[in-house]
Amino acid sequence: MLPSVLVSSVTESAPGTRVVRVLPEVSGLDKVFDYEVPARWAGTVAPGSLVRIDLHHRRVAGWVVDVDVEAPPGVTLRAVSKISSRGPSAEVIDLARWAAHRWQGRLAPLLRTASPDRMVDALPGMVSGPQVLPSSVSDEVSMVADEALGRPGVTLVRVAPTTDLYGFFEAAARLGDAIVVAPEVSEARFYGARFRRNGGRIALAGRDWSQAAAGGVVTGARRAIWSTVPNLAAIVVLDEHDESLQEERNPTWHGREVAIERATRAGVPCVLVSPAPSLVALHTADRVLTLPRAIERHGWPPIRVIDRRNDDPGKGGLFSSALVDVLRGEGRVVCVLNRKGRAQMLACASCGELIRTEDGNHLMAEIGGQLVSSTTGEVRPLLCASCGGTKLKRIRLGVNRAREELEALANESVGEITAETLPADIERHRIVVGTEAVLHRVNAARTVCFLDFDQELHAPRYRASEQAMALLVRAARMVGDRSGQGSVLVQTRSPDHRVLRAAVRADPAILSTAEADIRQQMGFPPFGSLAEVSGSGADAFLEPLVNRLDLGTTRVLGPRADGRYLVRAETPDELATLLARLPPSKPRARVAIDPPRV
DNA sequence: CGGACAAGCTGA
DNA sequence: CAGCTTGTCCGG
Repeated sequence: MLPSVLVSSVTESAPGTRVVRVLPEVSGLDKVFDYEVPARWAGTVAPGSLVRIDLHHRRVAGWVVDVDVEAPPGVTLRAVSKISSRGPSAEVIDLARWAAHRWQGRLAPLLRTASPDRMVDALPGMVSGPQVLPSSVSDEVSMVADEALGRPGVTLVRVAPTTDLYGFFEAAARLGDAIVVAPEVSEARFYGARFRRNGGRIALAGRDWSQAAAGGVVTGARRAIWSTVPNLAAIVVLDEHDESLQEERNPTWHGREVAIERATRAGVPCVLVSPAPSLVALHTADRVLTLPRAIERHGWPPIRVIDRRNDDPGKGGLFSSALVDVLRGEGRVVCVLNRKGRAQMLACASCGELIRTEDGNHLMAEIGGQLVSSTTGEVRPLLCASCGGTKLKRIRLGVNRAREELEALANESVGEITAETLPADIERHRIVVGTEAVLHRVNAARTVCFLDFDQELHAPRYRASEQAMALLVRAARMVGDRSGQGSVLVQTRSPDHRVLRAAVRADPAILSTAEADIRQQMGFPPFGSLAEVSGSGADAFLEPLVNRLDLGTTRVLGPRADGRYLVRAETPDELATLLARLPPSKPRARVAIDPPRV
């Protein structure tokens, strides 16, 4: 330790004094400030270090984002008042800068995600490097995982919903320090525990931050992609189609996209795994691997599609005779009814067909005595487009009513599941009903029934089909593969919909092929990038873009009834650069890049 | 974000 | 014109 006199004289200007650039953790402030580091800490600061600084009469936390910088002339620097913790590596900080631009958000929330939950002052001993565990999975999965991880670039692996994905952990670990992202922590925990039991070294992102930073495999939900690891060798994203990989607050970063960028920067393999690959993944991947066809097919349960047009022409009831059989049969039954959609649905009372626009793509509602499509603006009298019938029925029924009717049909008590239902209450009933939350709350069932799948198939969102397919994947997991007795029952008035054809045949390509055409025509992702601009400042913010003829393929769509706009550009980078150049409006506009629900 | 400071409003 | 509210600016 130096005598204090010497320390204070050194702090003034001499060699050993470092100047660092700090991003304060203050929401609403996206600016960096320079600080001196007292000589006694000069060896401790590094990019990513969490520090405390005095800023504008406040002591706040912040991240060192650059070291040994030259302070702008004419400012007197204050000293960093504390070094609190280790934080994201320089590699991760650079990645976060990229993401802040890509999703037009602030850097601080990304660095928060990349930082440890609790302060970390020293790392445990380094254990970076490959891990070889005795293989404990089927040959097919093991082989495809090894092949996928065998070379750099982006590889998409199409599996079945019930495929055991543990082999990807083993294959990634054999390469060295690896990140495996899962859509939910519970899934990461499940595989992680198994990996650890088999003698592997694995950390849970966030909680085991320092262990991850010391080397080995790190897993977790989407935030795992921001893990600091010593020598990144591979990245795997499980269920890349899953929406929970995207952050819902701004910046709305997507774990899959961050994974691709990070792996590309590091020159390591990026493997995307899914039973229902997203169009984005299909579009981005350098190659696609599949399981042997028989194995993929076996990994999907039977999907029974009940055509409500024959069964219940126009009555608007929710219960087919097939459903009644299921209710009166054996085993656990989970019924899904999405009542969130506020849009009323109409069906023809004579032929049972849903009331849709001429092209059949959008649902219509009755407004002021005529049929109107809120999406296309198409208007026509109260007429069925397929049979000309004039008698229309309203189809809607809440979960609570559905529960009562199910009880009457099944002759036993039926549980209603909401986000707040306790696990013990779920177990009390053989039959349960709820919104799509039940697919997250219940682990296993003999039968999953979608009481009204049209709500999902025809939701007014450009990704409705992919989202509906994701629900079928979840349901398939709950009921298990073809070796058991489980099945998924889907009640619909659109039995030939591409989503259902794909699921019934256990062939997701049927959906992706049809869907890609539609997306390409609309110029929507992955054939373009979208920003949703909302808030009271939206008009002012986009004002410079309207009526401009030099925008090329860039389009400003809107405003819609709720005042929101969509901005469409050819690539994410083009979109981000365009929006970044617009001057901020007085009431700030809210910008969400590629939001999942538009 | 949140404090500092300035300009605007009120009441005796 | 003190005392309070509202608005704009800026931080190293």
